[in-house]
Amino acid sequence: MQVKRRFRLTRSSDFQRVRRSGKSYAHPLIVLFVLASDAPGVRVGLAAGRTVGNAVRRNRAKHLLRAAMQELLPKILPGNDLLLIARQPLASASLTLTQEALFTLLRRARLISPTQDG
RNA sequence: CAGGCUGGCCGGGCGGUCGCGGUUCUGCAACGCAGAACCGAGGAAAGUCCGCACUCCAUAGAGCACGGCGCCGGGUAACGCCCGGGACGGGGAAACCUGCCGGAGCAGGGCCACAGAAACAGGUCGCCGUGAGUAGAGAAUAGAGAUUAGAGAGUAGUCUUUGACUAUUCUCGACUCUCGAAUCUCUACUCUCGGUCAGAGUGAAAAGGCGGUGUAAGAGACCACCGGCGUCCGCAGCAAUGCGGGCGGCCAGGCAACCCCCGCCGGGAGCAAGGCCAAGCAGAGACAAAGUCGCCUUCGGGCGGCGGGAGGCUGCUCGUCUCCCUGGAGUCUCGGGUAGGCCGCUAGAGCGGCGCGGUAACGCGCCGCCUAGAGAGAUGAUCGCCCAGGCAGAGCGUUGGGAUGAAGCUGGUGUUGAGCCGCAAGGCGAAGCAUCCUGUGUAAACCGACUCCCCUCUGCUGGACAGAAUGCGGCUUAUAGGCUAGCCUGAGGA
RNA sequence: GUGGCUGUAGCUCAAUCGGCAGAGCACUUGACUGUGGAUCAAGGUGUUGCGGGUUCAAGCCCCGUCAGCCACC
Repeated sequence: MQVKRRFRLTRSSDFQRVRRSGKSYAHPLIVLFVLASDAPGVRVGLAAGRTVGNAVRRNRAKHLLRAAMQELLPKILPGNDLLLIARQPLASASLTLTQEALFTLLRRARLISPTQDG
């Protein structure tokens, strides 16, 4: 895991809450849900459905998302719950492509400042 | 060297950087963080098709039902798995691969479309026999008729006049001919009763084949040979079975991956099993019965036997267990609450060596090793170098030609054909190519072919299928590429 | 982890006890019409998901496999 456990969403109810009440932002590779929370930090949940592929492809999609979040996590505004859903082409994408996609999504969600781009 | 078959094995490596899960240790104002060390997916982890372990249900019991399996022997904890062997098929030139195998000879039911007389033994045609009828033919007879030889009688005539002859009439009439009943024989047809399956162009399949004897016609009815079946004996083998011999009777179609019968195996559920802790909620409805006896008693009651009732043991019966028999308890149904933590949870039918036994699967002994345990679910990302391999090319090399004259050059021939002409068919035709031919030419002569294999080098490329979730043994499926052992076929060389 | 269903023509579905794989829509051609539609006539629909086996014969029976779907704890 590129993201420590304390920064993760683990409860099924949390997933449903973010998925149901949060705002969504879509990209061909990723779908992002955001919901403000009372927690001090940023919590991230990852999901890869059966449409992504077999177990290896699903794991790869999650690995890519975690690795991409690794650099961007400190720059995200705290007090938000994030849910990242992998789409089918993500399993065959590269890390740089995933990072670009995730960055544009976070910028559109105004969770990150464009000037903070490193 | 090429193609193929079978078995076994591997299925990238090293380093840097950023990260993840676990264990241990250390530190900390210390129950959660930080740091360090170590460990951290597979041959299929997959599909979930079998078999076990383990846990709960009763300590896992009996019978039926239901399901599975089915040549023989062995292996194993067990198996539908594996090894070895056998019978009968299928594929291949071979190495070899592959299917199937209890019972349809007496336990029984069912099915076998179409075609065919018939799909299993009955009926049909046909063949044959008995009897009856009809028709025809034949034989012989009774009988009838005709006629002749002949016999008798009458009449007339003549004469040779007790008679003869001629004519004629009547009666009888052998033989012959014709007709011919009953009877017998034969033939044909019809019917009755019976024998029979040799034959009946079908069909996937029709009561063993062939030859003979035999018979009214036929038939394993009988005989010889062959085939198959059963059984006995001998030999080989643990056995399935094989080989050889004797005997028996030819009653025996196929399908049990149709029901079924026989034998063997299987109790049910599954780690979300199951145990503990914490938290939380709301109850409602339905329901059976029968007591009695004994012992003890602190006189409230308790224990036990018999009897009754409810329920569990995943379909039924037995058996067994729990509870109850008037308590506000039990059982059942519906509803409500909780999806948190710990254990189970990884030392095992374990892995690696060596030795021994066994054809093998496998077993035994000794030594060594510790090897993932997550829980929205950890082993990844990226960079560099290397490596197996693939593709392309070159060198060396291999091979062929060469004082019977290489290369080069000139010409020929062949080939190819830019382009041009023509409506088209077609024609002309530059440059090029050629291990060809002619001439020229000459020696440290040189030239051509091939990169399949081996050696060296360069460039490009390059790693599949796929992720543990209680564990294990199998099966099946996916899988780039490679290593290795043995074998088969073909070609070449020595 | 467990249990079950489905796969047949381009699409939606049939096929009795194993015996010549069929219906509707769609498609093609022709007729009718000035043209099209409608109508009428004719026509082809096919590896029964795949691979084996049993049987004289398999969509159906048996085994294996692949894909899709559903349900339960």
